[in-house]
Amino acid sequence: MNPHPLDPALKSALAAPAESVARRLLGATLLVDGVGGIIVETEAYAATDPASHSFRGPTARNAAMFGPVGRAYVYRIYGLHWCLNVVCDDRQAGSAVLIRALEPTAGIEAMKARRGVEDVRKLCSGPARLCAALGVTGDLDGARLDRPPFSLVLGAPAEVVAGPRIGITRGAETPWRFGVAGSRFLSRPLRQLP
DNA sequence: CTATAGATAATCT
DNA sequence: GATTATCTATAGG
Repeated sequence: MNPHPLDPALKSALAAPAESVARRLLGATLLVDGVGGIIVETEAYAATDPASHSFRGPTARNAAMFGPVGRAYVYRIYGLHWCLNVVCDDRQAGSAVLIRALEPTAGIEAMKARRGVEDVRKLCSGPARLCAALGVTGDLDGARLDRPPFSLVLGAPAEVVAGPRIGITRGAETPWRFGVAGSRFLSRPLRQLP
């Protein structure tokens, strides 16, 4: 047996398809060394999805996506920013959820200092911004999200809104971006679907 | 509010 | 050699 299994509630929440995990992570609290906030925006990526890094199979970069549920997949984008994903769905290897925005609640002064920004709305409103604010780097690729320095606690999701993902070319129509309705901390507005 | 340029480097073809 | 799950600053309506 694994000497340090995931909490059963967290395990069952994450051992599901990326789309449903992306919804369930909204409202959860994510901290790194006590600094962070409430997840308000996510995107789902699955191995069957042309937009996913895992679409063409395992590589050195995306190895964490094919590892155990509940780990971090951290990668560098455009040569200068970091992005953080939650690995999920142990029935379909290569699934993960990109954390796109947080509502800052803890360590706000530390985040302002790291980001060089005063506006709380802009501290964590974007995947690379949130990594900069929390101090997430490639060193944390593959790390467990339920143990230090990370902390991940599920929360009650408010009303959820879906829309197309941002910044991708393939699979652009798939509405796998999710946000907390009415949140002022989204990276971009997300309209309610009729 | 939208549009665009530039930064900058690993990854993959 | 092309691409990239971004951000910031700047210019224009």
